[in-house]
Amino acid sequence: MATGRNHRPATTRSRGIPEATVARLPLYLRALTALSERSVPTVSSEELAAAAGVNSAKLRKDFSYLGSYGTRGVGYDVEYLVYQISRELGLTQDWPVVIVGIGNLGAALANYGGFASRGFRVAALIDADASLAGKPVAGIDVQHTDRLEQIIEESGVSIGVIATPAGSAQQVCDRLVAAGVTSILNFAPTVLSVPEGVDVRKVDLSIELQILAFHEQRKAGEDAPEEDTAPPAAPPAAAVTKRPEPGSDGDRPAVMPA
Amino acid sequence: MATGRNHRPATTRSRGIPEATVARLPLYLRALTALSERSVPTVSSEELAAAAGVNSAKLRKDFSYLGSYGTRGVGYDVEYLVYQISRELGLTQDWPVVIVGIGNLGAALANYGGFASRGFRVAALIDADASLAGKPVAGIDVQHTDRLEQIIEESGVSIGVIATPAGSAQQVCDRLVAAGVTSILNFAPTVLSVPEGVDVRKVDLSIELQILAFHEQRKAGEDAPEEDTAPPAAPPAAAVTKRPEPGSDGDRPAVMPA
DNA sequence: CCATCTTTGTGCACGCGTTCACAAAGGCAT
DNA sequence: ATGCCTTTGTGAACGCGTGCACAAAGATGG
Repeated sequence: MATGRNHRPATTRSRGIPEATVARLPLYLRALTALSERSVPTVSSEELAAAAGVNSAKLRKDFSYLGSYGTRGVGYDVEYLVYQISRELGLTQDWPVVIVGIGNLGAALANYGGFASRGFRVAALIDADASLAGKPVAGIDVQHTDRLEQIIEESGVSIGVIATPAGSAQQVCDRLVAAGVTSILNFAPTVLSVPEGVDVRKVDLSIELQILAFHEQRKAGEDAPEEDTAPPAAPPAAAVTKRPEPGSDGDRPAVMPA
Repeated sequence: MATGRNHRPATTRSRGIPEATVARLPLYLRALTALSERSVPTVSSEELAAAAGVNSAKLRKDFSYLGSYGTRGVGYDVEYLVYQISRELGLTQDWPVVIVGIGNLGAALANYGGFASRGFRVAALIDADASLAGKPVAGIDVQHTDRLEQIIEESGVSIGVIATPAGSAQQVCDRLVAAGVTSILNFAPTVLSVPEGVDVRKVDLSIELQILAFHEQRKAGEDAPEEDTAPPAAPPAAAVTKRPEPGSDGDRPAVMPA
C-alpha cells in the first residue's frame, strides 16, 4: 500500500486515514444512503454503527479521521455525512473503468447497476476472443484486446478490472499498467506483480470458500474426536505420492465460463 | 481482497491458528499446487513466499502454526505440504454447497470450475423465480425456493452462497440458517445478522472499487492543488442540498442482472 | 441563564499481526 | 567425522487496529 503522504497544510487535518478505516467508509456510505432515501435527517453513532454492523466507538473514531462532522447531543447529519464520505472516497468525480475478459463473470460485472450510482462508469469491455468483438454486452459493444491501449488513453481510464483466466492475467495487467492504469481489481487467481505506485486489490471466491470450510470443519470437529488419517508419507520419503488433477483449478478466475 | 469478517474473540482457542494465517493458507495452497503440477519436489520459504506474494518470514511463521513440516537447509516437501494444508483447511472432505439467487452472478458462480477441485460441490441452485425452475444452469436444474429447506436437509449442506438482491438476502439467510447452514458467503450488499455460531463472509465489488478510487484520488491529488468545492451547507443547516439517485444502488449484489 | 441530559470525540491500554534477526538443525563435501 | 553452508523455526520488538471509558460540547427545558 502506498504510504500516506500528507500534503495540504493547516486548515484541515493531515490526511493520514488508516487503511482499515478507508475499507469501512463504503460500508457507512451504504448505510447512510439508505437512511437518506428514507429522509432520515440525523443518526447517532450508535444507530449507524448497528446498521453498518460495526462497533459504535470504532465508527466514531473512523469519522474523527475525516473531521468533526457530528453534533454532540444530536448525532450526524445524514446528507452532510454522505457528501463528506463520498468526497473523501473520490466518488464525487467520474471514474471510467475498463473490464477485460468478458466471460461469465465479466458479463456479470458489466451488468452491475451499482457502478454508475457511485461515480463508476464502464468505459469499455475488452476481450481477446475476436468472435465476441462487436457484440453487445450490457448495452456496450465488446472490443478486441488489440485496441486496449488506445481505449485507455482515449477515455482516460485509470482503473481496470481483470476477469480473464489466470494465464493471461499478468500479461493483461502489464498492458494496462503500461497504458496508464494505476488501480487494478483482479478476479483472476494469480498474484500480479506491478510496479511501485500501482494498487491491486484481489477478489477470490475460492479463497473465501476455503476459509469458510476451515471454520466449518472446526465447528464439526469440536465434539468429534481427532482422527489423524494416515498422511501420505512423511516429507523425507516424499516420492510420487499424490497427483492433483491438473488444470482443473487455479487457471481461471472464480466465476469464469468453463 | 475480499472483505474479511472479524469473528472469533479468542474465547475458544484450542486449535489456535490465527485468523490472518488461515486467510493465507489458500494462497499458499494455490502456489503449491502449481509447483506440484510442475513436479517440483521441494521449495524454500523464500521461493514459495515470492510465488504467493508474501514475506518469507510471515510464511514460515504461518507454517509453524501447523507444525514443523520443513527440513532445515532444504525447504518444504511440496506434496506433503499440499496435503497438510488441504487437511487443515478441511478440503480433504466433500462440502456440498447451495447457491441461492441464480441471476447473472449466481449463474457465473455455478459455472466456476474451481469448486469441484477443492472439495466443493454444487448440491443445488435455488431461485425464487418460478420461471427459472427446472431450467438447467451449468448442468444443474434450478429449483424453486420452496424446496430450500428440503434440499439442505437431504444433501446435508452446511455452506450456502447468497447471490440474491439485497432485499431478500436476510430472509434467505434466515431460512438457510434455520435449515442447518452454518457458513454463508454473501454477495448481497447487506449486513446479515446471524445467530452465534454461524460464520458469514462478504464479497462486495462495489466496496473494492470504492477503496481503489480513494487511493486513486490520492495519487492524483499529490501534485495537483486541492480544489475545495463548496460543500453542501454545513451540518446544522443541512437543507435539501444533494439528492442521491434513489434505488439505483445498494439493493442488488455486485453483479446481479438489472 | 443555569441545570440536566445526550452524544460526540479521544486518550489510553490491550491484543493481534508483522517483521527482524539469529540460533539451531540438517545436508553435503571433504 | 568434521566443518561449512543453507534454510528453518521462533523469540522479541514494533506498529496498527480495536474497544473502553470519560471529559467536553452542545441541545433542551425550566
